[in-house]
Amino acid sequence: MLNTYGIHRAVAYNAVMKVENPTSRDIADIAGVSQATVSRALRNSPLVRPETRDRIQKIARELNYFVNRNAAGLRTHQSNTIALLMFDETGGDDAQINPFFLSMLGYITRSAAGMGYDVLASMQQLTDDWHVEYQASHRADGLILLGYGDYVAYRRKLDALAAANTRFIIYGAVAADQPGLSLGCDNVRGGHMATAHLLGLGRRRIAILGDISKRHPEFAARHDGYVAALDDAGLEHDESLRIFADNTEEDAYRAVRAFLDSGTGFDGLFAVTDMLAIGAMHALADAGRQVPQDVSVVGFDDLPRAAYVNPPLTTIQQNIREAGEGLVKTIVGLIEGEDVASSQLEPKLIVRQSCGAL
Amino acid sequence: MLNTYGIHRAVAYNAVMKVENPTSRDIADIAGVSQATVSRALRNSPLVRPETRDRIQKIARELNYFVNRNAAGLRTHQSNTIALLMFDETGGDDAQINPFFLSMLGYITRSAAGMGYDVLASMQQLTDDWHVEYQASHRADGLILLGYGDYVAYRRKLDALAAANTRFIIYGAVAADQPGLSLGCDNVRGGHMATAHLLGLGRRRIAILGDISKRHPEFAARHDGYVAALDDAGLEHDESLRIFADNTEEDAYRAVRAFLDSGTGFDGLFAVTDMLAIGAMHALADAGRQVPQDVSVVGFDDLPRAAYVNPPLTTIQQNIREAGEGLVKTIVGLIEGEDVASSQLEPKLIVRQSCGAL
DNA sequence: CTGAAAGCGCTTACAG
DNA sequence: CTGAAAGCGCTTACAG
Repeated sequence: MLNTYGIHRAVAYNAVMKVENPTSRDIADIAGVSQATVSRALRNSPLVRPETRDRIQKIARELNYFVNRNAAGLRTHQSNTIALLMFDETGGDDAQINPFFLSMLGYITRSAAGMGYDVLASMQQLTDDWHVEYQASHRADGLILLGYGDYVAYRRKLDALAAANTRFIIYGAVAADQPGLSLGCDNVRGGHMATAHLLGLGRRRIAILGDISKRHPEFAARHDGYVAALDDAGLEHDESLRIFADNTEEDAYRAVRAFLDSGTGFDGLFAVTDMLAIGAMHALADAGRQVPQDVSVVGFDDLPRAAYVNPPLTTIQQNIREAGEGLVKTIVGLIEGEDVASSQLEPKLIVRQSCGAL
Repeated sequence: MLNTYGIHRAVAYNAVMKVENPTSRDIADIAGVSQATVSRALRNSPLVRPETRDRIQKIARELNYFVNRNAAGLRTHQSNTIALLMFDETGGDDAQINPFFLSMLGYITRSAAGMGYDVLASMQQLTDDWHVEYQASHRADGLILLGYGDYVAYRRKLDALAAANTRFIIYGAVAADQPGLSLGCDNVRGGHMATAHLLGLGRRRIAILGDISKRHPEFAARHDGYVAALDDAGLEHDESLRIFADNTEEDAYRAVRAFLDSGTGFDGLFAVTDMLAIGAMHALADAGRQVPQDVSVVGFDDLPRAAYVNPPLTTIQQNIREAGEGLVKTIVGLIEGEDVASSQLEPKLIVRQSCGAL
């Protein structure tokens, strides 16, 4: 009706009225400028005169106007969103993920927000059909993959991602021939630190717990560090001290009980994750072994829970803040065309009671 | 070049070629139908002949085509996305959130995915300027708010959300005059269960730990249940048994140490969250009091960590799976115009060693 | 410094 | 059952 005067939806020129779902067109009509100028002003373009810009931004604020991201994204082919794909090992309907990864979420969303990106979170199962879709559907500009997965099982998915030109970074293993970017802690060094610490406490028969096969390159690297530390101490590494377990507390419990039953003697245990260490400590306790008197235990990750188990767990800390921030910085760099590369973070030994040093 | 033949970007009619970033237009050209038909086919419209539909879907699959969400969203005014706003109490740069809420994430993303929605995750501080933007910018169709916040501090934000017609649901308090939808556990009942359990163990001087003021309606409700249980047992509730603490482990520790120093006698403690209970148990231990012999302790939440503290914590469990699924179901119902309402979940007593029942 | 115009890739009335 | 066309709300070359 009022469009007789070229005024669109708002009632009067220069009087800011409430508009239901304002568009840049509404702002333009009220400000008495073109819609293009509104768009420029809201993006702080140097092309628009400061006074004009301020007036427009003021009106936008008063109307509670926000740029329609769908429209902007359609135009620019960007979403300013990162998809965070976390996969769980449980495979069940548990929807649980390793708390280590969960605790990265805060740092990831914070630093993404700081760089102007939103984070789309989702849980994935290794069996799911996923990944390519996020970028192809323009929901995300890049992906962050999180979780201790079976590397062999999803290696093919990584290849598919790479083939589809998807930008992604994976936390954890930094395998040589692995497609895409990755960021992880120096697992070899971490394994070395854990083992050297046990050796320094006089432990000589140090078992290693976890799946150190190629299915878990991170754990394999921790094992490499373990072997190196034994070498440094002039000790053979005894393959009978390898205890295989899937990365769950339950499986660790079962495996360590069986190992104890086998009668193999040991005085130290390096569990390649805290989840495993916790299961192992329960197994040791239930079998009547004292930690750390009979067996010194060291884990890996420094889960929030690690300080609260009994006895508190000595472990190798992965810095989740650096990890979260590094993942975001790298993927955003990749999205924005900067020169980025895979990298490693320094692990840190956290000494608590489970090793016997305190 | 090849457009002479009306063929767009793809090389030959009926031969599926690799197209860089295929659009529905590309699919249409290859399938020899209009773009509109492709759109219908991909949405499984009954308007399109089944054979045509299947042919189109097959081509889309082969080309790795996915609907551009920005374009679809612009057209339909929907994003099929829920924003999950978690706010932390720490206020620091810690980017940490109560693990209770964090553990809901899996269930939220899973059930959202099941209903065709993505989840945009973000951390918020109560001081941040937020909220309205998500829906106004068409990034999300509705919000889920998570976190034990200071209710008074963000009540105004809830009003702003409501004023902007934002669809949202808040987990926790179901205060009478509160705007928007909410879902929480029955906190009065939970507080009653915790207290009645302590009474059943013969405890008579039961302290309550936490901020039970109006700033935390959830905690206030738990306190109401505590009072009701004492009433049921014919006991007065003694206000000298109220121990105020902010909802952190550290503050609980400090508060309980001070309370012990005051010399007020007590044989039971109901902490309104597990975080508080854990801090309290440390304070008790450090003061030489035995749990549960000297003081029986019950918490609230059933954090993942609760089973691992020493002694394992008896607590009131909030069902995070039901909570996560309920939040998603309700907000999606609201978005899709169904008749939805606030609701409450049943709390459950989890008996462990800290109360002395085992 | 500003405006008119094109176009991003969809969905969906409208017409057949 | 299918197509031609309009239009969602932006951004940005182009022209002035």
